[in-house]
Amino acid sequence: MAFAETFKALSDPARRQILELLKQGPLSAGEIGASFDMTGATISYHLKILKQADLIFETRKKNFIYYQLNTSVLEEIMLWISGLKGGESDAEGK
Amino acid sequence: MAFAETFKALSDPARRQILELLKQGPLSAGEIGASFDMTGATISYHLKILKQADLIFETRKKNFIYYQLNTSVLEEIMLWISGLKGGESDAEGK
DNA sequence: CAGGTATTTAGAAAAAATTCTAAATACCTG
DNA sequence: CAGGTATTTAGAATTTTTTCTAAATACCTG
Repeated sequence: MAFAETFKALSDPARRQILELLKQGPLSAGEIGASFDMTGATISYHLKILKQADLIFETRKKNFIYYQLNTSVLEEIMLWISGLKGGESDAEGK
Repeated sequence: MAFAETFKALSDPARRQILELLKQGPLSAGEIGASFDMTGATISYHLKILKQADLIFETRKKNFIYYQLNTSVLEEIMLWISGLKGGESDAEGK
């Protein structure tokens, strides 16, 4: 279930910030790293988690790997949350 | 920002399942525990996390503590995710 | 091909999260 | 109040996550 992976991926502040950066458009790993006080290896680790969760995908151009948002998975998350809200079947207390 | 706490809280499968149970209506800690292969102490731990994240709230009745969903925080999460999808100049419309 | 830049992988250390048992607290009922 | 049930807290063990350094890989350009 990639669902669990997605929530896990979203649970880290750095990863959420990465997603926010990518909102503006594709960025290379190096460009992403420039916004953080972390080593490139750590950035790479976070990108891997996001990739596995299908929240981002990569495209290679010249000597760079550009990352960008994959919004389709966000749809699923929204649906789950929405279901939680909507599922009010009252039935009254016991 | 309770935001980070909310995502963390949602990142655990057991906690998400608890939320799904509560979708049907309020349940006591014991009733929730009955659905899991965990000790009551562990259930209590998860409930505490959910409570801190404002995803649930409790009401006491007789010798029981009933937990129920607090959907208002879900709204915020949805908004954040929605913002990610929509981009900066949200032209949502829905 | 050689050298250079970009990124990832490996392995280990540190930090955080999850779970348990045992004990404590809270509250109800008779 | 005493005894009982429901739940939480404390503390420790285990597992998972995050981070780093060092080394490896990948790919480009001249």
